[in-house]
Amino acid sequence: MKLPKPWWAGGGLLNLTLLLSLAGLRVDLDLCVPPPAASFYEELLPLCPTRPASASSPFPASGGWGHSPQLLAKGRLLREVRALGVPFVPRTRVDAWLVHSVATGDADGAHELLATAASSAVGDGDQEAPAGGGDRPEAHNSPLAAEEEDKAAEPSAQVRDTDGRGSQENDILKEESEAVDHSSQHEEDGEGVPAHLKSLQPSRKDENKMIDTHDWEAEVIREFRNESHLHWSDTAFSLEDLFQLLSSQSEHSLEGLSLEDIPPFLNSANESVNSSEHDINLSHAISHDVNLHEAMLLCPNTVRREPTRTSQAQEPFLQLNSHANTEHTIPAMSFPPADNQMRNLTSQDVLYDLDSNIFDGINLMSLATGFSPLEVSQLFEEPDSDSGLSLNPSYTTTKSNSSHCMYDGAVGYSNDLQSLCQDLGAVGGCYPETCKHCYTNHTTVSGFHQDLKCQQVFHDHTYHVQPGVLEPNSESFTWSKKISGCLDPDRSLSRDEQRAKALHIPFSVDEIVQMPVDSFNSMLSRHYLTDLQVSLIRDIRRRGKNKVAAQNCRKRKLNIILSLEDDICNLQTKKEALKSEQAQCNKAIGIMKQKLHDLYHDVFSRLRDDQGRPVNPNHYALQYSHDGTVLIVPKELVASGHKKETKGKKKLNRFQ
DNA sequence: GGAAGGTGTCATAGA
DNA sequence: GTTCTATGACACCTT
Repeated sequence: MKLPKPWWAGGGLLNLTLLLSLAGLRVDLDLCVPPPAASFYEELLPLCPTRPASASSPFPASGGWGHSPQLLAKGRLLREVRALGVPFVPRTRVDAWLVHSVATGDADGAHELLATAASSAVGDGDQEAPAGGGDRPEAHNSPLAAEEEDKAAEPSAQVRDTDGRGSQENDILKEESEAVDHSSQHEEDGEGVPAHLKSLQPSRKDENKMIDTHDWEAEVIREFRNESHLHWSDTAFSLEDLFQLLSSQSEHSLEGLSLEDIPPFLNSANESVNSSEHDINLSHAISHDVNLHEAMLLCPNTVRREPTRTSQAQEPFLQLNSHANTEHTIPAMSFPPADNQMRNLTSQDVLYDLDSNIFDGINLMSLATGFSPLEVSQLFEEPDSDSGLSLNPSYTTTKSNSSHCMYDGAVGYSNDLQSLCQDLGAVGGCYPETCKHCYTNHTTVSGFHQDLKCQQVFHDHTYHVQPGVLEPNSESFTWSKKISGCLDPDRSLSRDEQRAKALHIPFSVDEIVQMPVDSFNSMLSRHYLTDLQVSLIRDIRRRGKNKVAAQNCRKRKLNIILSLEDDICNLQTKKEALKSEQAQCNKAIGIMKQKLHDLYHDVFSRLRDDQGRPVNPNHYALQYSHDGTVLIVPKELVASGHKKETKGKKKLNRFQ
């Protein structure tokens, strides 16, 4: 059963802690911030506005306040420190466990995180986490989700029932350990609740009432927060006041809390620490101060199988969006014996805060898991990056249960990608990369396994639901349509880009094509890629290079054609010029001939024979001798002389 | 609806 | 033997 998050479960304490840290003061949350005692909750209850006096109320009587502010605060601290860019070094076991659980996707830690996050999101999504909560309300309708919520609330109930943490702490831990040891049995029973805690758990009928009244309670809490924010200074200061103040400051993050505000509260906090009012076990707190490495070593089921790791890294995100399926995907939750306390601390509210930390903590994950930042970033960018595979609305609404791959909807090249789909189907579950990147929002329980199966094979990232389950005007439907609309630009992607996206190839097509061969080979060797991926990458490179070569070839051919055309033009121009020059030469020759003819007649007109008569130019010709003299020779002699010279030249040529 | 051009891809040859 | 480049041929798409 989902219970509303306490009003003080904000991030103000973390703001204070962070400020103190920035100011050079080291404040250990375990030491300075003891978990509120049960009396604290009892004191808070009367302050709440009117609320139903129902036995099913999720307020403390039913376990609603059983959320540790420590873990809430630390979870938020992770996020806030990361947001500020301040390296977060886990110092306490809580810190380390949180970092480890978030980072490693550990089956025990992360599953618990997600189980509680899912439950928490159901109740608080509309209060503080509107983002990503579009389909969360649907989990209300899931009986499995209700069971998960019940299970998530159990440890809190244990803590809640424990009045005081000093003397009874060992008993609590013992009970928790027993609860952990029998967790799998509880799940098999379908109850998920230890027998000695069943009395604390509301009945199934009451759950429905609680769901109905949940919104009202959320509103009450919200109003109560505001009220506490307004009147915090009117109350006597105590550690609870510190919580209250910081909770009211939580929405403002660090801007809302100045260093000037800290000293009195710090003093008060120290007083609270030093006082016995809260019965703080300092030695216990100190003993839990471990580092991250220890936390990882202390993690249960430290035997890590590679496939399990990938699936673990994947499942949180599956479950995070499929709130109702935690018990299906987490068959047996077990917790580290040394971290039994953590299990109590791991309420849905803690994980509600942490679900965002999961996504904010990519760097932490990359550090803790050994995954490369690229892999981690891919892990988180999947909802947007590869959702183009099958976000076709038609598929979303009509073919959600189909085990066939529906690439054609989003890709457009149906033939190629259907064949690709078949290839993927042939690969099937033995395709860790694709499974690792799976990110599916399953909204129904019945279709989860089936969809998961399809997801593992076809990497179906559709926000699909069963036909008829999703109302056309529901948020999921709208979200699906938004996603589909956002993916329209993907339709302009080339086939290779779509193929690369389909196979989750972590390189862009441009990189693959333009990369030098050495870098390309080293890239292939550095990354663990399947044969299918390598083959596709090589095909992409070959096709890309050939495409560029074809473009260059066509460009070159076009340039050659253009060049030849230019040559033709130039030759034609030259021809015209030569013709013009020839014409000019002919014209000059004609002029010269005319001048020679005129000169010839002028000379004969002045010549006289021996008898004083004019020489007829038709019978005589002028002949120039070698010595420069000019002789008037009859044309008959000139003609015979030319014949002799010609014969003589011919004879001479023969002898030569 | 057919023609023309553009583009991607494959097959092949050569460096 | 591998890779790259160039190019012809083909198919598909757009105009």
